[in-house]
Amino acid sequence: MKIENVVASAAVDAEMDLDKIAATLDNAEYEPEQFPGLVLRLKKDVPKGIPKAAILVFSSGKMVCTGSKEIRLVKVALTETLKQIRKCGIKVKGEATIKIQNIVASSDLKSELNLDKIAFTLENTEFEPEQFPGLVFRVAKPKVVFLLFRSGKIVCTGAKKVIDVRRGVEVLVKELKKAKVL
Amino acid sequence: FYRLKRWHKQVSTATERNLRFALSELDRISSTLSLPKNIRETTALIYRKAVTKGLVRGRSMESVVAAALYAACRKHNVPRTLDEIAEASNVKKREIGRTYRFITRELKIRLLPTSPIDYISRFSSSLKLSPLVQEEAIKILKQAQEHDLVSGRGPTGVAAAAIYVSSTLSNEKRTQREVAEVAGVTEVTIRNRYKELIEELGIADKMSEASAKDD
DNA sequence: GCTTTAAAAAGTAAGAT
DNA sequence: ATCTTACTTTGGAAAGC
Repeated sequence: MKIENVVASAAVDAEMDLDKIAATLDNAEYEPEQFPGLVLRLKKDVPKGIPKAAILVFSSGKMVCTGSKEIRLVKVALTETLKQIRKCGIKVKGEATIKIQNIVASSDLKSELNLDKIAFTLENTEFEPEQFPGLVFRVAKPKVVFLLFRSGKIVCTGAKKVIDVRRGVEVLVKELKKAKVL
Repeated sequence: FYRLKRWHKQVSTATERNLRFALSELDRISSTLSLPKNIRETTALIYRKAVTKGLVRGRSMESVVAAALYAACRKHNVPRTLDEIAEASNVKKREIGRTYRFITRELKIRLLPTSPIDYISRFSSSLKLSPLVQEEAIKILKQAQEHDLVSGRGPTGVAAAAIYVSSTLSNEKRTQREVAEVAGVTEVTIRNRYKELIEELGIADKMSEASAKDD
C-alpha cells in the first residue's frame, strides 16, 4: 500500500488574524465570502525539507492539513506553517496539537476483478458504472472504504491509522476469496 | 387527546400535500419523457416508501422524485440516463445520482448495473434501424459480456459502440456522430469502445471491409 | 446539506492543436 | 485524431450559512 494523502486537524492556542496573514504571505489565499478558512500552500522544497501540502487556517487557531504523503510529514508541514504565521507578526505559543483524520492509500491486487460478480455476491458493496467505474466496498472493522477497479487497482480511504489500512486490506482480500472472486 | 389528534391530522395533511406535489412533479417529468403508467406507479411506490422512512428530509422533493424515477426505469429494464432525467427535471445529474444511491441503500433496493442491451431498442428506433440490425447489436453485446468488455464502462457508450458496429456491418450505415448524438456520448467514446469490441471479438477485418463499402 | 483542501483509481467529456 | 485539463466516487476536519 502506498499512502497518497493524509488529512489531519490541528490546533494552536492563538487567535489568527487571517487578513494579516493573507496580506503578508503570497502563498496564502483568503476569500471569507467563499470559505471561512485561509488556504496556505506549501511547495515542496527538498533542501529545506519542506513537503508539498495545503493547510486551511481558521481564525480560531484550528487548522486542517492535507496533501501529505507520509504521516510524519504532517508535523513538518504544520511546523513550517506556524513558522510562516509567526513571521507575519502573530504570536503563537508552542506546537500544534495534531490528530490524523483520514489516510488515503492505493495498491494493486495484481489480479483483474469481475466487479459485476463482486457486486452481485457481496452486500456491503455499491457498483454504478454509469456514475463511476469503481466499486465501493465498505469494511466495518476497521471502518474503511475501498474503491475497487477492474484492473485490480484499489484505493483505501477513511482510515485514521496506518494499521487500519493494512487490516482493511486483509479483510478485503479475505472477503473476496471467501466469495471466490479473487 | 385533542392535541394528539390534531398532531396526527397535521402530519397526515402535510404528508398528503407533499405527496400531491410529488405526484404532480412526477407527472410533469413522465410526460416530457413519455414514460408508461407502470413506471409512474413504481416511481410513486418508491417515493412513498422514501417519505415513510423520512428519506426526503434534508434534500429536495424533486431530487427524490427524479431518483425514484431513475430507479423505476431501471427496475423495468427501460433505463433513462441520468442526463435525460436531469434534463427533464430541474435537478442536476450529480444530485440525482447521489439521491438514487442514498434511497436505494436505505430502502435496500438492489438493482443490477444497467445493461447496454436495455438501450438498444430505444437508440435503434431513434436511428431508424431495422430489427435485424438491432438483433445483431444485441448479439455483439452478449459476446462482449462474455469477454468482459462491458463491466466498468458506461452502458450507453457500450450500447452506442455495438450499434455503430452492427450498422456498419449492415447496409443501414450510421455515422459515429449520429449514433453519439442519440446515445448522448461523444464520438471519442464510441471510438474507444468499438475498437475494443472489434479487436477482442475478432471482427476487425469484417469491420474494415464493411466500412470501405457504401450502403 | 453546502462551501475548501489533497490524492489515487478508470471512464468520460470538452476544448485545443 | 490525440493531448490536456477536468469532472465523477470514497473519507475526514475546520466555521458558517
